Amino acid sequence: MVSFSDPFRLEIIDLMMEGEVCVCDIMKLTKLSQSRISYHIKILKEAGLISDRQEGRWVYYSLKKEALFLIKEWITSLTDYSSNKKRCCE
Amino acid sequence: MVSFSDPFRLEIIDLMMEGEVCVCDIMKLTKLSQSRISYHIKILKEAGLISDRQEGRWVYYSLKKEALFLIKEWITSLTDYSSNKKRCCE
DNA sequence: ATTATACATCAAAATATTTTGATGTATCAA
DNA sequence: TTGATACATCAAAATATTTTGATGTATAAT
Repeated sequence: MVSFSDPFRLEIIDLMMEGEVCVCDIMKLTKLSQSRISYHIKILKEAGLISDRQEGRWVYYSLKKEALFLIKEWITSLTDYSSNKKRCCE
Repeated sequence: MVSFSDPFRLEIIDLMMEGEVCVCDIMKLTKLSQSRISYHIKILKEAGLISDRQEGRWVYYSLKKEALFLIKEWITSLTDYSSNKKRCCE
């Protein structure tokens, strides 16, 4: 959840929406530097949000559906638990 | 989304799961200082994640379902758009 | 009126995150 | 086997966020 906290990371996540991308793809599409992208990729990977698959010199990254699903479940629990109880005074 | 990025904010959000809370509630439950809580509340409010309702000296905060729903939809779109296309070489 | 409570806001300090540029490693092509 | 490409990693600098403690405002109780 905390790994969603950077706008560039959100951008990278959005790029992964359409499928696998390598760092070089992200470079072309975003004009961010290579090390900068690798840094953000690392954060996303450590958060368990993406998985990687190496193929020769390239590493393809993609979103982990399970992780995203768990986040959705958490959000659902926030709203569903007990529908907006009102507090009564003091 | 970016407002989810602080562990204390997540804690506050979790407290709101059960319904409305005031700053004083959060103080009792978390041992965070008042100004610290107000600061995080402000971030959450600016992100449109919570709404407030004043009642005398107290301000009750609660989660905005619509906002949470939109986030869920975004996450859904990430996985559903085109189910994990594989990239083919170069 | 005075005091206490609940909360907001502010500036400075503390802390954490991000960016940059350099360097390292592995794979592949020539 | 040399050079190029794709990416990771690192330390230092830049930047952003968070915390603290003080002060301010509104409401309510005495």
